[in-house]
Amino acid sequence: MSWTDERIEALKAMWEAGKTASQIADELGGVSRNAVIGKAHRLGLQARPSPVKPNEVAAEPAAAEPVAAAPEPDVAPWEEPEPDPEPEPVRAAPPAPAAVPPTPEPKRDAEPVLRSVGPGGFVRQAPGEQQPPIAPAPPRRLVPAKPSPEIAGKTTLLDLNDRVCKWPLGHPGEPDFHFCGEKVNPGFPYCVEHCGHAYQAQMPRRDRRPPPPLPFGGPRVR
DNA sequence: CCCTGATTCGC
DNA sequence: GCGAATCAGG
Repeated sequence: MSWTDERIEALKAMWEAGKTASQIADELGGVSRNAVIGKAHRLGLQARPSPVKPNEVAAEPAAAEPVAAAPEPDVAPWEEPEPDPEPEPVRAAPPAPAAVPPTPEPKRDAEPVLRSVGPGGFVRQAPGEQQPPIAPAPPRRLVPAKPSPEIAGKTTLLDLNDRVCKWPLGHPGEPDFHFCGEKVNPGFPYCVEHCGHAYQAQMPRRDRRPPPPLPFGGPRVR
């Protein structure tokens, strides 16, 4: 079997629809799942979560700010916060904000702290002693709000077609979640602007810097 | 083991 | 360009 236009079209459609390579291979028939994946890559579509692709852990030692680290609300990788100069979804998987467990306890030796009790029975705090760091509440809103007027005039999932930009704005499940909806950059699932975010030049692998040797704080490669 | 997608490399 | 072989995480 060869890759006719129809078959390529079908492949694209199913790939973007989230079908797995195996499913696509089945439905197309006459090709292996490897063939499908290979073709998909050659076609340039490959923005999909891979089990094997680690999601770029920003494991900066972060030795700075000892305790004051703000839990960073919820900013999905694909979202475009107004003030942020660079959302850069790059080629990362949308649904992977990598929830970091709170673990507030600033490692302090279990050294018994001596307190004195004041006249009224109040416990006196040592000057430097902070009250228990409030556990950051889970920021994610997992359950969708009811459908609402916010969405009016917006491009919803149901409005998606081959001609509009599929760049998501906001968080899935939230009432105002929608898609860009601009006219697409022909041949791409996104408009010109979002193509600029989605597709960024990659250097040949062999020229790329392997991450391991970075001691810390290395330049964020993106 | 099964699944997944990514990558490599001879054709 | 193609896809089997291989890799590697879930």
